[in-house]
This record gives sequence, C-alpha cells and structure tokens, in this order.
Amino acid sequence: MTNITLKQLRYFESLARHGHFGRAADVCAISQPALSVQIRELEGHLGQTLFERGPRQVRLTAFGEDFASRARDILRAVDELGDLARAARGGLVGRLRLGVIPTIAPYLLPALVARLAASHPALDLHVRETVTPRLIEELGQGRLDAAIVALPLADPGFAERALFRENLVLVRPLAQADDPVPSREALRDMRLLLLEEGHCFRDQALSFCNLTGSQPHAGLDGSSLSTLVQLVGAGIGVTLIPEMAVPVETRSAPVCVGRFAAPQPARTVGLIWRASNPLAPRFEELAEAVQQAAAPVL
Amino acid sequence: MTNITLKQLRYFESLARHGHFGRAADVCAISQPALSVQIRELEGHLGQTLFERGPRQVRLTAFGEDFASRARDILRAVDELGDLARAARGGLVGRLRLGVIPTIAPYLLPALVARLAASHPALDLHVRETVTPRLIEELGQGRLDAAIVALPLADPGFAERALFRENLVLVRPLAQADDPVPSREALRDMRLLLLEEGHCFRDQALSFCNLTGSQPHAGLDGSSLSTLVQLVGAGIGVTLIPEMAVPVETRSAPVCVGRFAAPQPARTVGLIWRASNPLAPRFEELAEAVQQAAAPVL
DNA sequence: TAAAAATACTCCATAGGTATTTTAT
DNA sequence: ATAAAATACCTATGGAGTATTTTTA
Repeated sequence: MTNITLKQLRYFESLARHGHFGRAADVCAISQPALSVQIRELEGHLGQTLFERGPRQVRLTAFGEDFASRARDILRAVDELGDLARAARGGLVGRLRLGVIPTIAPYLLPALVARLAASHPALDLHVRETVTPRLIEELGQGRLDAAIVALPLADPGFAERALFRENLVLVRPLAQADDPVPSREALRDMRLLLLEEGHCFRDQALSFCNLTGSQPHAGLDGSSLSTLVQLVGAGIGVTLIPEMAVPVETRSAPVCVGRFAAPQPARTVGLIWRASNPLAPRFEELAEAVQQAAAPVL
Repeated sequence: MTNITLKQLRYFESLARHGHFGRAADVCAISQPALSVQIRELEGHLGQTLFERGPRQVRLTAFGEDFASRARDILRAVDELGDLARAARGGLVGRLRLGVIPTIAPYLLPALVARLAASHPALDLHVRETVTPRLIEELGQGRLDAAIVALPLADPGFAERALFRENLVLVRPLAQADDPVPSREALRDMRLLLLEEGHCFRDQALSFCNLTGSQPHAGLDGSSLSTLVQLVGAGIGVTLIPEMAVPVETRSAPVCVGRFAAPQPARTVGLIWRASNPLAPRFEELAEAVQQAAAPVL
C-alpha cells in the first residue's frame, strides 16, 4: 500500500475540473489509461470513491468535493514552495501571471510590457484581463500571482499596494465642447452611458453621481470604454472614463473631454496578491515598473 | 527537471528535524545515500540550498527555515486527507493519537482504555501524557489528533467539546479530619502544596485561593499529585486535588479529604482538536466514551 | 452502437540499495 | 584519524505508453 503522491493530487484536480478522463489526461500530458490507473490507486488508498463514473460524465462524490477543496489548497501551497525559492534567488524573473481589469489593461499594458521587457528580460509575463471578482477568484486559487485593480479591496486574504491615483473625466459630443462642465448634480439628469454590470468602474462612476446601484437609463450599457466613447461620438449621451484612457479613446470619435472642478472624481489603482504569496517581496519591482509606465499618461 | 514530490518533503522534514543524514534516513526507513540524493535533487530543483552541511552537524539555511515551515503545513494537510477518508468511512477506527494532561491521565485512562478496547476493537489508541502547552504544540503540528485538557482554551485554531465538570477537594493530614473545612481566605494562610510550574492545575488551585501567579511557599512544588498527597501525609502541609484523583491518591497516605462549601472550586475538562481535523465528527464517540469512563469516579 | 473508462501488457525511468570515496575537523 | 556526507553503480519497482475490452445510455 503506497502513499498519496502529489502527482495523484494533480491528476485528481484535473479530473475534478474537467469531469472527463480523456480531456483531463490531455491537460496532464499523459494517456487516459495512465490517469485512470492513478485515480483508482488514489481511491484504493483512501478506501473511498472520489468520482461517480457515468457513461457521459464523471462527477465528484460528496467525499470527493471535500477532498478536492483540501487537495487544491495543498497544490497551491506546493506551488508556492517553488515561488519561495524563486523569490529567494532574487530579482523579478520567471513566470509571473498578472491580472488587470479591463478599464486599465489597454492603456497601461503596452507601456508596461515594453518597459518590463527592457528592464527585466528574464521575466515571463502572462497577462489576464477580466473584472475584479474573477481576478480575485483566480488569485485565490493560485492561478494568478498578482493583479492590478481599483483599491480598496479590504479583503484580509490579500495584500494591497497602491500604485497611483487617477482622475475620471467627462466625455461629451464635440458639439458641446464650449458648454461648461456640468456639476455632479447636473450629470444625474444627462444620459450617462455606463459599462455593464461587473465592472468596478461602473460603480465608481455611479457613486460619483450619488446614484445607487440601479442603472439610470436601461439598455445603454457598453462592454468597453471604447464602445461608450463611440456612442458618445454618435450623440447618444455622455460618459465618464479614466484619465489614462483619454489619449487612446478620444482620438477616433468626435468627442471632447471635460475635467470636473474639485472634488474631482478619482480612483486609486493598486497591485494586489495573495497574502501568503512568497513572491511578495519581488512585487515591489513590479509596482515601480507599473508606476513608471503609467506616469506619462496621468 | 522533475517536480517536487511529497517524498522529498517528508525526507526534508526528517532531515530538518534530526539535523543528521544517517539518523533522518533511518527514521524514513531508507539508506543515507538515498536521502542525500533526494535532498540534493530537491535543492537542485529549487535552485537554493536548504542545509548547511558541517562535518558534525547539518543545519537549515535561512531559506530552509522558511521552506520547512511551509513544508510542514503541507505534510500535515496531506495527512489530513487520509484522516478525511477515514472519517468518511465512519466509526472510530484506526490510529488515534490522544494527549492527556497529567492531572487527568492516571485516573481516567485505565477505565477509558478498557472501555474503548471493548466498544471499539478496531481503534488503535496512542496516548501521550504531558502539560497543556506541549499538547497544544503537538496538536498544531499534527503529531496528536486530539487531547483531553482543562477548558476553556479559547484558541481559535482549536475546537473544544466539554466533557465533564469536576470539583477540587482539600487534602489534609488525617489528624485534621475533624477540623472544619477552611474557607478560601483561610486556605491562603495554610501551607498549600502545589504542582510545579507548567501544570494548568497549579493555576486553577492558585486562582481559587485568589493568589496571583507567584508561588506562596517557595521550594514546595511537586511534579505529581501523588507526590503532593504523600507530602500532606507526612504533615508538610495541605493540597488541592481533583475529585477524580481521590480514590487513587488518598488510599496510600494518612490523609483525609474535605469538600468546600459553595462556591466549590471546580474545573471543566474537555476534548480539543485542530479545527481543521477531518476526524472531528468521529470525536463525538470518543467524547461519549470518556464521559462514561469518568462518571464512576465523579 | 458509440463514447468513454477500465484492463492487459510491455517498457523504461528512477528511487533505493550496497560499496566506496571524499571531506572537514 | 574519524565520523559523516557524497558519489558510483546496480537493481527493481511502478508509472506511463499502446492495444484492447468492457460498460451503459
């Protein structure tokens, strides 16, 4: 009777995730029978079945669910051992999986990637762009190392490091270029175009206008700032975008930018990571690179 | 370049603990060269040295210390996977490592062991007797599954389950059998014999008398209740012992037992375990067995 | 009948053993 | 000189591959 191995846990985790021996085996880069054997060995060792095998699906048993949750924690911790060694070797090198929210990614990444490629040639940067809740989830699972999001997060499982503060500006049709910039209150009566639900930037814009969660004008949400600006250019309404997006987004549409009087709406952008991530000391270098990449457009 | 294996972590942990390749290898039931190879492989994989090899000693590097702390967590979590399966199989079976404090062990264990042997023949009970702080430490390291101690502990990492409440009784020389039982205040002026530092029972006795931590009469501490009672029999002073100890301890010395008027001094005895221990649901059976074993002497 | 998992077998990578050498006080 | 770790070399276990069978909707 042999012991549990990390290989078995990795194979188990893959099968639990994919629910299909063939596909899970592919992901593990082994053959389907090899996976079958290891799973059966693991079940034999535990004296418990982990999966219900149906002819069209493989599903975790109740015990398998409990087991999976612990197994994932273990695999994450083991991966962190490797990160610990990398961090000890020093420097920002090797694979780094960075998440970025959609209202920052397109404006920051070109400069950031160029800068890091020059300053840290040994860094293997992987970028994932999605909304904050998903970034948080993937960070927690150890599928990302760090993420750039709007602060504060105030989640005790994550460490935060502020990077920069950025104003929100008003985008109007070019025809209104000479009108005075409206007040927050006046903004509430205009047709304000917003990002769809899930984007934290939507909530930041709404909160600046002192509006609650419900959208002011149904059916006018966009899935990107670019879309919103194009709609503004077509005279559909006005929108708010972050300062950083101005150079990119206002070039290709007949719109103008207006900046509010104090109190200016703004958001704080920062870097976050799992509190237990041993790479944390190395993230300072990353933070500085981000600040330098962001500075020119702020 | 192969991956980290649990075997390597187990070997590493053993070497870190023993600081000696030969002895660590023995504990792992492998040869010294086999251990050497695996450790070097692990170091090679990490790109970091884990140990400073001296001719007379092997010590962890600073990095090795960090690594060890995480590795131990992982090994504990893996062991818990096995426990999870055992718990799911049901029943109180297999190895169970139980810690018991010294002021309970000798009075409870004979009845408990006999009862469990009869009711749970498949249970492989290992008992460790030592003071609470050490039990806590070993529970935390996963070297014990559960422990019987005085409650409350109020440590968020541990779950508690009260078992029974037990009075403290006064033991005096037989000559004082007809004297009235003194009050708490009067007790303070008598020569009260106590267990040495480290025993929680010492603190319970002191707190009953409203005495602070410092010992009232230097040089009169005993290392067991048995010693204390023998000293009382020799006329050296008086002492407090738990009700449970009365039948065993007062038989072989010329002493008498006095019970206080309300408020009677008492302690709560309970079972504790790591909050994450998957065997927890099975401990209910153990708790009931302990209660039944304790009932006759309370 | 068809898709998918389990079984059968074969092979080879590697963990581990024994014998020996190197190292550092 | 000695205790202890590293190296060399050999063996055998078991993980993984291919081919095939079994299962069940």
